[in-house]
Amino acid sequence: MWKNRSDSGEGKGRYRFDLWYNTGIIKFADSLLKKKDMDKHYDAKAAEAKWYPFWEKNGCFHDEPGEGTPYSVVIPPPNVTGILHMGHALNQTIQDILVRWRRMQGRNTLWLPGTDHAGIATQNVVEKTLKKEGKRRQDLGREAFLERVWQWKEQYGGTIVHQQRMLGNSTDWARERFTFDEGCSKAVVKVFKRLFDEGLVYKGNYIVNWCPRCGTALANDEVEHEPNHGHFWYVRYPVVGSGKGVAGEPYADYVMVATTRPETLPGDTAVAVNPKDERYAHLVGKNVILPLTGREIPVVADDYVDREFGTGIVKITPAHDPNDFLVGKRHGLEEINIMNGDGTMNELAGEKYVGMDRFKCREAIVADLEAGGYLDHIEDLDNQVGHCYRCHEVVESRLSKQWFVKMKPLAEPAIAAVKSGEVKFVPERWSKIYFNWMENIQDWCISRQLWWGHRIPAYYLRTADGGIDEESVFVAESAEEALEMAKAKTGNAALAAADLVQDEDVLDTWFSSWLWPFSTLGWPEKTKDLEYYYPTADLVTAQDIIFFWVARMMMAGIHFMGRPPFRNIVIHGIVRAADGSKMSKSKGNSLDPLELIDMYSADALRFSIALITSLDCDTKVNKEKFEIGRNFTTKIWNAARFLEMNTPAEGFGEIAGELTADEKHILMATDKACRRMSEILENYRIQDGALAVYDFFWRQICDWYVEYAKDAPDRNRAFAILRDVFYKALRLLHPYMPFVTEEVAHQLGYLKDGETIMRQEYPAGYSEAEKAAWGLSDEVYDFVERKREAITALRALRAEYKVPPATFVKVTIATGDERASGEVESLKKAMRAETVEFASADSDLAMPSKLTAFGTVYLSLEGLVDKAAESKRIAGELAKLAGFIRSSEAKLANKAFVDHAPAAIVEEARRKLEENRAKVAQLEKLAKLFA
RNA sequence: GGGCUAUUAGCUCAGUUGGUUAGAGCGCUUCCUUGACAUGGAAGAGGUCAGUGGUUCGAAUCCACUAUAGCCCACCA
Repeated sequence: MWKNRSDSGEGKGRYRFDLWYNTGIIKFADSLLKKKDMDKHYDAKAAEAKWYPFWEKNGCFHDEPGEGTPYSVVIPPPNVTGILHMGHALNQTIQDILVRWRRMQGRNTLWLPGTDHAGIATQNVVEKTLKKEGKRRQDLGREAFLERVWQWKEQYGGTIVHQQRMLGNSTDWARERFTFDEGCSKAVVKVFKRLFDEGLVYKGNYIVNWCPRCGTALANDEVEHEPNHGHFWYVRYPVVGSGKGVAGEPYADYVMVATTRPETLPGDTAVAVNPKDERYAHLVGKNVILPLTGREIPVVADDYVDREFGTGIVKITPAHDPNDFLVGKRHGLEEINIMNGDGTMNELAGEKYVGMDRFKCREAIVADLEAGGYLDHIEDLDNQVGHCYRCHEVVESRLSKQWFVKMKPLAEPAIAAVKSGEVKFVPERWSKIYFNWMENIQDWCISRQLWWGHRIPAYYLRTADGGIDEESVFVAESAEEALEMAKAKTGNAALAAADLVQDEDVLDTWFSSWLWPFSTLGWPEKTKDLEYYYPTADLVTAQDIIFFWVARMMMAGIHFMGRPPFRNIVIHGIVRAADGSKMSKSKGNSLDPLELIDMYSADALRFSIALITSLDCDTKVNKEKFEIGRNFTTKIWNAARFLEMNTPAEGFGEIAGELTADEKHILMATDKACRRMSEILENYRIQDGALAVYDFFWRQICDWYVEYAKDAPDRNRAFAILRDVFYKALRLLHPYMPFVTEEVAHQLGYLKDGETIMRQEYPAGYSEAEKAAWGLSDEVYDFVERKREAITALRALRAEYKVPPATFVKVTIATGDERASGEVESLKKAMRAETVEFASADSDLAMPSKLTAFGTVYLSLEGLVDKAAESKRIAGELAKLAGFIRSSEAKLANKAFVDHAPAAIVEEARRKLEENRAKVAQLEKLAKLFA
């Protein structure tokens, strides 16, 4: 990094300095002055490597159940297969800021980490590695395969957990959980049994989304719809009794069916028209001939059919389309399943097509329809096709037996909890989306035809022929319990374990995640953790899992614990690439948080992401944005070095004596910053907090007070104050930038070895007693702010008149503020003035001037001015002011404004008007001078 | 089709119940390096707050419509 400077041709001065430095002369002098040099450059990697293990080993992230209101948060568990991405970085930075802040406030705090076993995702990963060995999971068998997955988990599953530490997360690793660990599994089984006993879990023949590649059912949310350029095949179905129907002939009487999925034709068991459709009313009740099969199927009338779309006639395939399935149910139609689980056609599809892949079969059937004269024409059609969210295979609708949870009874109290305000969404608007989904909730298909996951605790009796008796199902917490139940039910005491077969399927991953806020705390055991830390305070997550996860946790929490699992649901945006698209590895537009940490430091990543992220919308990021945090870290380090260099061995002692205005000002600024930060964080305004603390540290402390302190009348006191203020600032910053603040706090000796800033009090501002003792007030704060304005005005004058910084100038200030006279020395310094004199507020000195709230600042130039340019500038400024004065006068002349607006606003307007009138008067005089 | 959000400086975004002459960071222009920091400092240019209408003494802010962009849900046989 530092090498780059010489590349850019900059830094000549530094070279000179370094040469000097290296002669040893300075080094010698320095060694006399300094006792403990801070390194010139902040070594973020060293600090991270030092402090994270220190915190973790010393239990800094860990509290035991105790007194008072705890602050508990559970992390949204990332997939165990996952690697850290920017979404995690954002999500966890927000949580860590909140958690560190609350902890410093003295709250008993728990941030519980863990990972999700991620059924399909993990199984796919392991199956891929098997594939490289030329094996399938079936070759290993269930037991051996699961053994492989566990091995994989032990070996690679810790990746993300390690990566989270790089971010600086203050998660309580002693309480780390896994959705498939013993405790969570116990909770899953208990919940399944209880819901079954309550009649809320049932097994049903349903049309489900089926991924032929993964070989499992998918929940509705696991299907991603994507635009597809497809076709619409227009097919003639001859009407029975029309005397036609011989292949190769055009049919006089037929119905024209338009379909996007001709391969499902052998599964058709009806065609449907809209009951209000007069064009086809005469057909209802008649039969048509299903092409290629010769089978006769009825024409039914159903509201589902859209008269406007296609031909207004739909082929009904109950086993292969969710809508057709419902139509079939309404009309008592036969369900013909023509496909195997792997997407190939079965014997019901017809002899010719057996074993064909579904898309091959589509081609074959289209060809046969054409050959048979059934195909009328083909149109292009853009539609949406569902894809598996995991492997991206086109999803098939398939009829099968699956387990479901009845959601309506669970959803109602979860809706009520948000309606009543017991649980709040932040920002509030997300509650609308939550209601919208919850009020239209569908039953949840929870069975998955996988091996990696919680196996469904349902047991069936084995039949004599070795099959299973689906009717005799026993849901139990263990095989032993199921056996007892079976014995009791059948009256057959001779039943043995071998007579029972456990359901082959496993549960949806979310069936364990929805218990996360309490299963991780020990439920169903009545643990101290559960009693103390449940319900959690805040849940922080992105919008994309409100339905998958948040809504379901609400339902489970209320149902099983009797209380919602959290009080606030904080929803943040999604991190997007610079062009606004979603980050994805395949597009190559993603940023790797670990790379950013390596390049800029964890603190830089955290601070930058907090600064650029608003809860309200998505965030576009690019690498450059992280320079903000990196630069800020450097600034903090350098300011700390400055303070350290100026700290004598014996310290500064108490802040005593009459404080100067600038000293009061920084103390007030600190007080304001402390109060503001707490208010901001109470309202989850992470971004505002970052801005506020950045502004306080950089603008107030570094740009202003440090410059003052360099030449303060009482240096010792000025630095004593700086030292106090600096430590408060470090603590305000700590939740955002944990590493640099810890390192600096130790370097500056605020903390002894073995202590941590993590556990120091979050500054709340100065007490009234302190403020009174030091003479702090808003007035003195404002006074210095105005003084700064005056200095800025003078600097602007210097720039305008091209007075080099090295030139000492004569300044006169026309001001009515009596306190100004006490500031001569600091004004001289800041203005680089030879003399600073005061004149009465209304005096007219006719020199280049700027009017500020402090007074009019005059710069004596002794004739070195480009008159023409200045004259032009003044004319422009006068025009601008005239406009403002006109509108101001109109405003104040308006009785309605004076009557209705708050007094302070009116007063402010008057003041501004007067001020600008004075400015105009000054400018007019100046204009004459330059004319 | 149903719902939600956004549109403010060249770029990325703040702007908390309507109330100073609309702000920040980056970028740009000019100037400044011998002592905390050039990953810095000082000064500056740059905006009809998407458009139209309405409510109000007063609108970036509230309402309606329009345009554009994006997201979610459902459906597309």
